[in-house]
Amino acid sequence: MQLYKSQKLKVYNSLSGKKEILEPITEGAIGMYVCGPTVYSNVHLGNCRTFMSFDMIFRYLKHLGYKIRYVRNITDAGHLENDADEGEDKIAKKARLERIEPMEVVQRYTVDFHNILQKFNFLPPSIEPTATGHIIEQIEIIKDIIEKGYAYEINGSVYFNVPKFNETHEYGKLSGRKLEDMIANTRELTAQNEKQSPQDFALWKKAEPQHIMRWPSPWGDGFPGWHLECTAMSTKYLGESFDIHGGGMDLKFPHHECEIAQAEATNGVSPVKYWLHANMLTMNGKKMAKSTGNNILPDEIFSGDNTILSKAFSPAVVRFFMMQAHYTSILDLSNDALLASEKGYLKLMEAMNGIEGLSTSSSSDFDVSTWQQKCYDAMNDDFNTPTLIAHLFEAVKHINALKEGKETITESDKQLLKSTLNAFIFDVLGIENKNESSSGTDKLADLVSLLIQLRKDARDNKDFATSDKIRDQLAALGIQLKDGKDGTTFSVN
RNA sequence: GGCAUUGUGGCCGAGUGGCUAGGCAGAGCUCUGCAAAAGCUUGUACAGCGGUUCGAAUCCGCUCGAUGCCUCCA
Repeated sequence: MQLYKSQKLKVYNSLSGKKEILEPITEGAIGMYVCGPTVYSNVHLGNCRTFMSFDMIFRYLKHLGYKIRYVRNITDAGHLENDADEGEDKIAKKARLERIEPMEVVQRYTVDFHNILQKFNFLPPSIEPTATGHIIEQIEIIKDIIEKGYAYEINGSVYFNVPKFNETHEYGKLSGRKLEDMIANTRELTAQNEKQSPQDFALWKKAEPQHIMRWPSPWGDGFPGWHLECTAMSTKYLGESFDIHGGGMDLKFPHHECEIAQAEATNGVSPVKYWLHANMLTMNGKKMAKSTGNNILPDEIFSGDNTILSKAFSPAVVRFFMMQAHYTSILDLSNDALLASEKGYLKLMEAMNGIEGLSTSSSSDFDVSTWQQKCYDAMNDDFNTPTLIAHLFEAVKHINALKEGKETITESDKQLLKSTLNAFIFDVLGIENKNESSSGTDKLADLVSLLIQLRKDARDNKDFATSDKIRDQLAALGIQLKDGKDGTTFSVN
């Protein structure tokens, strides 16, 4: 199904500062690159939000029928602690501190990253390349940039010449900065710097003898600069010009700015048509930072093993919570907010579980196809998941009214309602229904049905002591009985 | 200090020149043996101060606050 032909999708392009209709370079196909994690410690929750936003975007583009290649890299080298000459590679530093091989650090935290993403029900990207797997490509690009006069070698390191580039190109166009202002506001660097200009950035860093991560190059042993890997990998897998580049807001400058500079210096063309930036996650109104303790790991939320939240929350609930905010807005995580999302999530899932059992009629009180288009309109407006979710709750109201027999629906509308909800909740938002299809659920259902029957017998005999005991003890186990017009149902919390 | 984003009812969070966001919490009602669940009803929110306009939460200016970047950071 090529839904994209009938659904006009608009995206907010950070480069233009406007919402633009998404028109892929090649019709029906999209190339998307997202800056992945530096695997030097456990992936943190804010990181997850960014990747989740792009997972949702990936899912929606797929849903619209685009043929999409989604590349999300793993940074396993080149990410420096700081920009001074003695700046140390993050991976190498961690390896040194823990006295293990750099690749052990990479392996450990790559596994952690994948593990967490899987819990959050992420779709794997089409390609997940690593920086260390593309050293040759990076060296080739550096050679090319030097040849074109936009980089210089000094003491075995190579730097990008920003002022030179700025003479013929516009450095800072993505982040709204001007080179002159940046020069005027440059802080004093403490160490002597071999860079010609403070704005210049490293393409290749010389490895001192004690450095453990090193590769041979025309400039001697060293390692690549961080900004370069994304240019190398995006160019290799998506071409010199591709459709969407995503990442966190904080990467806009300097990382993405440098990517543009590198690509334009080599290829002469702007590498990306649409720049998409996901906003930050705060906790209790403050930025999440390990240094202040205002930080929580995904697994600590899932297990409840933390001092910040009153209970454990499932990955599905956290995902639902994040989807209730627009990806370009700052989102604040708090105990109250998660509790509210959990209730909303359960309400939504309860409605989903009830659709199949709805009886149908010859007419519908609910205009399902109009509602369906409203859902698409929300998503087409720069992936407005909060508005989409508001529409989903509108459907929940109708489902509940249908359950009570207060409204009617035709069989075809019911099927449309069901398929649309399935598509948006499970396929697009990627929210899992944890009450469904886990092994043992059927037996549990049979068992609870038995207890419901016993309770009904007791109630019919006005033996309320027994009936209440069954109900209350089940409630204590997290199984809630719900008396409706057509008998009793239950839900598991 | 500079650049950028942002400030919505008790909480979270959409929207954007006139028309109900939504979820959670609260109150009342219906249903019920009692509950729960569900349904219905209910909130005159848009940081402050000015300005533009027939009309602004929505546009403009200023003030105050928050967040991000400016050094690695999703």
